Amino acid sequence: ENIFDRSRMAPKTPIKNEPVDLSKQKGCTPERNPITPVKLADRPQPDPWTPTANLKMLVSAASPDMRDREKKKELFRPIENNEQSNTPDSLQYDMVDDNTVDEFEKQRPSRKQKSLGLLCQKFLARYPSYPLSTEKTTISLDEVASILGVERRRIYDIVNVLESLHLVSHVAKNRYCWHGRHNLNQTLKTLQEAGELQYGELMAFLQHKEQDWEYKFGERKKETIPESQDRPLLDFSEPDCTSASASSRKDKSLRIMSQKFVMLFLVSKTKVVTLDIAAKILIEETQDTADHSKFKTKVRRLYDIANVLTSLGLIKKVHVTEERGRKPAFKWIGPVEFPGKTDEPRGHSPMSDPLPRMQRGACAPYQIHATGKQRFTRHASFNVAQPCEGTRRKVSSEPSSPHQKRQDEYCSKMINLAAVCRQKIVEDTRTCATETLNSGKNPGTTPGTTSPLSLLPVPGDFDFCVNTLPQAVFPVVQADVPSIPLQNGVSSQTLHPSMPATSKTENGKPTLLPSQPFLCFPSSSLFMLCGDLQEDNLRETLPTTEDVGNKSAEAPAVVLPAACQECSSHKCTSPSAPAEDEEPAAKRQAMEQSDVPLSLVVPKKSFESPKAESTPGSGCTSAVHLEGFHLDLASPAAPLAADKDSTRPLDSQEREKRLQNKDPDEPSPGKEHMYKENASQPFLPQYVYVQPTAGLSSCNFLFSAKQAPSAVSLTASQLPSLSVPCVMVPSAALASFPLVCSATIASPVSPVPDGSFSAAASMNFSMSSLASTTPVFVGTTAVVNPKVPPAPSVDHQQPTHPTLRLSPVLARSCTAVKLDSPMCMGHPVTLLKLQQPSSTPLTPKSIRPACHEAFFKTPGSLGDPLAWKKNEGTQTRNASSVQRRLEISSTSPD
DNA sequence: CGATCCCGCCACATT
DNA sequence: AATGTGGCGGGATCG
Repeated sequence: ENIFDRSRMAPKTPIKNEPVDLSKQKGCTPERNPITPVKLADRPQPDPWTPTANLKMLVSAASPDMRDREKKKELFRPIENNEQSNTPDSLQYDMVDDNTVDEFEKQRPSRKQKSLGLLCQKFLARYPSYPLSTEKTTISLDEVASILGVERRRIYDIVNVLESLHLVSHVAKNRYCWHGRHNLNQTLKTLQEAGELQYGELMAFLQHKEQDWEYKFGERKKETIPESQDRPLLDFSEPDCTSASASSRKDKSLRIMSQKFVMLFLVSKTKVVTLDIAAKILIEETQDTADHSKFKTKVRRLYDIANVLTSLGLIKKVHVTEERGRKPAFKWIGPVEFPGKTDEPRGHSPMSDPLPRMQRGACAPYQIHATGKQRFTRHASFNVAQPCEGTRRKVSSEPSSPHQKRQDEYCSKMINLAAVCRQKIVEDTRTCATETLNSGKNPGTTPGTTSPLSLLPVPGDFDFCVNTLPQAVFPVVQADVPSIPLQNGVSSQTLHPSMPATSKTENGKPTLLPSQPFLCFPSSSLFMLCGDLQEDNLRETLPTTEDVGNKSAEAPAVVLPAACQECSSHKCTSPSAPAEDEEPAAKRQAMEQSDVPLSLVVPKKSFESPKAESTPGSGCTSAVHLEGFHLDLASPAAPLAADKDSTRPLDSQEREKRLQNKDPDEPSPGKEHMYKENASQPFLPQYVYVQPTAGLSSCNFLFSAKQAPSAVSLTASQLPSLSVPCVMVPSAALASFPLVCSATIASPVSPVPDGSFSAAASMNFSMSSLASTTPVFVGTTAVVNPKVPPAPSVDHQQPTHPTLRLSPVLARSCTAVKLDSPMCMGHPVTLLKLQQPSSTPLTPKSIRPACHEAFFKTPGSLGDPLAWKKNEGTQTRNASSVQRRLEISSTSPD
């Protein structure tokens, strides 16, 4: 049509037209003149004539597209339009033609007029930036679309971005709730924190990996733009999904991308992010994929996002001149410092809050408290990893020099990787099972990714994760996977964030990455009681012993980010106040421990809590599941373990087998490993770590020495071999752990160590921190505990689901994801992630560390019988993390 | 010619 | 099945 018109026009003259003409002529725009549309008839008016046009007309009558357009023009570009049109057009003589033409033009405003940015401005103009809290404005997509004269699709683009920043929230079909910018700072802050965490980890990770990576984008590297690139990656996972189910679908990549994009800015020192860098980071796929096409697509999306952000006044377009030339980039012009949490009153506990809040997106303006629904829905929030300061490194803050640039590039790469990984992880989380499998194939694919789940922050994990998960989780895949780190990593990551970067995966060894401080633990079973220690120990040990066992969960918890031991200590330990104190001690211990190579390898068998194991189907892993998480993950864990182990694949395999078999009996050797520190006493953190072997997986735990005694004894019994000072705790113990913090522990776990645990727990963590979030868990955990102990045997039967367990504490931090992977086993698997609240200052961190995942294959593993199963099962899947938690807690009691 | 990015097909999700 | 959502990328337009 257009052409058509044009052609006409052209001949006639290029007149562009005046408004007047337009109006007149345009039939379209009836408003002005009603003139009839003669012209229309005559003219080829596009709109009118076309069927669509007619519709439009009609529509426009109500809410006219045409009008809108015109309005837009006028509104937005009144000036321009006028100028343009007038000037040039005016020249023309041909009135008529002009008219026609004009109309066209009007009708067809230039692209700019139709730009998303403009549209967004219009959109924003309709709502107050800071609406009264009292008034809740709801936005009807249809209505807005018609008013603005655009297709609804466009509105989605805008709203999705706004939603990512919590300016609006999706409340119902076609309805969004306008929150305005009240929460913006909070959101940004959260994103910043999340970004840092991620970034940090990533960085570490990436660095590590860099080599591996080839940059696909090689050229792009340059992106290096100033620092911006670096950072972040974030994961974000936002959640928001309003609907509980929300998470479903791919996750909206646009939302996630938007958050990530924002994170990049917030993380970046320069506040300038080039498009390519951002695109790279956002490309899930990793570099590998890097298809050009993908990259292109991402860039397109970024433009969409950038347009909206620009309209919000958060960024502006700039060009970065690099060596090579100028690259398009965006500069953050929004707020940079976020003083405390914003102001908002919210009282949530710091720990989890941030994310949640965001996610919640309640209608209420700031507050995000969500409405019930949303809360649930939200999945993971951002996971942030913790920020490790250490990690950050120089990355570059300033780009200018070439060196820097290089660094930047480097960073960017890393970032990308990290990002990729994360995404993968996320995805994994969701999809995990399947994905995993896939992952083998496609490393990066993550479509939308998103996992609602939390991520693990842990930096290093990737590798681990990768390996581990895949393997562990999905046996099938595993085989393939192992080799591929990234891919694996992705998946695995999802599971455990924590993993250290260590490369071990591939090797199978747990190696430590030089760069990374963290250790990876394969098995989920491990737990760290003490923050610090763990790391060191872990590293060393882990690899060895655990490999398997620890798995992600633990790792994360324990490990934390590679980069930061400190962090870890903070984080890890942090949870427990004591930890700090302990740290030193812990470290020592760790050292000591390290010596111990895994000391324990005990077969879990018996040890595993019978209960759990016993339960067949559930597999569950232990209590944990029950708890809250239910993480179906177990599998992941397992996989992880396995993978991780790359080193010990065997173990994993064994596990699996066992799982299947469930034999609790089997002592799988090795499965349990305890790390202990010698220290038993002091505070230290000794951990005992148990790895679950096959079914047992759930059982493993680490305990601190202190408490250990009792615990130990218990464990010991189970584990014969242990000589280690450490105590092993059954899953239950774990439960207690977390719980420990809270009181819960005590009771529940009774069997073993409760007391001990509790003691320990108390020692280690002060949990209070945990608390906020934790609380729930705790409860749960407690519940769990009981179960745990018992279930020693697993069933064969339900082999399927592996479950992870988290310590309660962890749980809180962690998110569990469940994977269903049909592929995998058919069992749903759940993964846990650890979140680290990085930001949260608090203790929580420590907690996080703690998390461990347990996975068990269903079969026998743990089984906790009942509860777990329940939880695990579907619920887990469905439920959002929050829900899960809730559920868990509820369930746990059982 | 590269940077932008509109447009809308189409898949997936939800109802 | 209808409808809501939103990924995605062709290809047009801008500069």
